[in-house]
Amino acid sequence: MSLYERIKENICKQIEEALTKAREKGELRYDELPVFVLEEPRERQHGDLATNIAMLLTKQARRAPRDIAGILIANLDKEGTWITSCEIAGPGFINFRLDPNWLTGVIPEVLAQGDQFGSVEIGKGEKVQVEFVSANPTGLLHMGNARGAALGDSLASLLAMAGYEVSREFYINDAGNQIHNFALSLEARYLQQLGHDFPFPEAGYHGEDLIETVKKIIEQNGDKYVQMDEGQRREALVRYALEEKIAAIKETLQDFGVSYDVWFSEQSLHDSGYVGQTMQELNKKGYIYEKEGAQWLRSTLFGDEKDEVIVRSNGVPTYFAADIAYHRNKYERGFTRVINIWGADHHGHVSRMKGAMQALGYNPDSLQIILMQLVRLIQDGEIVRMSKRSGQYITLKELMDEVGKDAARFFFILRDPDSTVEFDLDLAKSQSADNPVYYVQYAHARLCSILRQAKEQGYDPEINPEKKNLELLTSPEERELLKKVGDLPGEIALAARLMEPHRLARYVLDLAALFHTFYNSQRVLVEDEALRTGRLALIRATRQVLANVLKILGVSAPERM
RNA sequence: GCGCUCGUAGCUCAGCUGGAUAGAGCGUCUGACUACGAAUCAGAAGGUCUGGGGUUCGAAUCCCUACGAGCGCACCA
Repeated sequence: MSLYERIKENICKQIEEALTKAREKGELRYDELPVFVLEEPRERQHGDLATNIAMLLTKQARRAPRDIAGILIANLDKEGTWITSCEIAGPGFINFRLDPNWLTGVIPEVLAQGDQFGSVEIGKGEKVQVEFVSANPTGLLHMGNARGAALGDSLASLLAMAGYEVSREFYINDAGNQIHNFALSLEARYLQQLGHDFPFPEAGYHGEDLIETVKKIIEQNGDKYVQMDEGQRREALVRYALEEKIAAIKETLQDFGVSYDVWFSEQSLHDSGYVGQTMQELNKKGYIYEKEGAQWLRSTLFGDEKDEVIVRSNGVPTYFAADIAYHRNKYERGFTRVINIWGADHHGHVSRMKGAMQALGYNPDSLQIILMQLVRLIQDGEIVRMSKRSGQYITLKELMDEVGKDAARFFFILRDPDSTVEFDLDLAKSQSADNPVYYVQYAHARLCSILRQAKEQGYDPEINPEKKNLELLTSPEERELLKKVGDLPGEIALAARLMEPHRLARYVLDLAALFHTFYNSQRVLVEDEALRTGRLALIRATRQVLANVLKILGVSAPERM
């Protein structure tokens, strides 16, 4: 627990004790202590911390909130809480003012913990898996995948920082119908490239990249597949193309700063018989029935709108069947919490997937699915429909070439997954200079620059500050910055609990803003040694926190730019 | 038709699970580089939080409803 949290917790405890004391003395009556908030008020004039407890007690106590607040204050033991004054304000808030030195502990804590500052233990080592992107290996990664990648990777890092044992996983859809279509498309392109008149399949993949792949195949193996029977030909072409596509996806994600712990093949679930075994398990439990020659899962028992086909009448299991097996496998590997990041177009699958897990005896709440709205691409003022089949999409690679990895990641991670983001490609490049990521990175570079300057001027920026140095950091700008710096563990805990990494992007923007404001109002490298030492420590701590958060967000923290 | 997710400044978006006077960035306007990086800072203008009801001390936030947007509702994935 961080210093800031410890201080707040201590005050909460004193508030509770004051209320108990008041009740024992008969000044106040209530049965149950409501869950109350102790937080920093938006307006600085309202003090350092404020609580709403008095207003929450009105019903039980049958008294006016301001009266309750008065009773509470009269019974409050301020010893050891840093509280210097309390006042009743507005409808019944209690505002606390703290001894200005309550923040002096923040900097030593940051400096001592270094890149671990911000880590909290709410995860308690629980094994969590985050599956994200899992794009079809039939093409290149696009903008939607970029959003999923930024979100999933940051979420994984965030959870790790919050004390979970996290594994990142990519599920490769290398089986099923789409692979069949992929094979047909490859076959057609292959034969067409070799001059044969061959029709392109209706449901085929029109992407240009497919032609490139086929050209490479011809380069290496010539026309030797023309003579083969079509089954073998398709098999050979698909095997080559999949390998190439998956390698490309891996490389692109690597460039985007994302590396996975596990790449999991859907086909392997079929090959090992695990899909069939899982179907049997469901059958044994009585959740499967036959109708019109197909096997159906009674997903309506678990709140789904309709039952789902799980094995087609032709005997081929559906994608859903494989997905159930896959998720069952996740639990069998020991994950007690399984997080999936899906595009909003898959929201219909959420309840049935949870239902299937419930049918298998797992707690459906341990499967948590984060839906993200799709990315809308704007070009020439028009919305561009993105579709892999039609081959019309902007790839992640192109995106990185246009705006760079850091700007792209920050762009996505800044937004709540629920918001549909618009991405104007025409403005992408010109916007990139305005991208808020540079605001944060610039702050980091500036901080580094100050530390460099200090060294050049013969000062030791690594020197550990003493209490007397830190007590000199009293300006409003210094204090606001300090408070923000000390907030990180709380921010991490909250963001992890809500699974909302975008909070950290907001946090780091706020932090950078407070630093820039401080920078423009006060000088760090001053003559006064005591003050200089204190400020240099503040600079070091701020830089550390900035770097720690950027690391979670997968954005680099440059020393110069 | 049914379901899911949304609707906040001219634009792009936040808003700490119900708190005090709704906030940033971009754009517009006014100022600040002979001191540690001006990719910065200080200030101004800009709002019926889509409309309408309800819940209560208190609603952008919770409930109902209307309108609008996106996405789902295959023996595709």
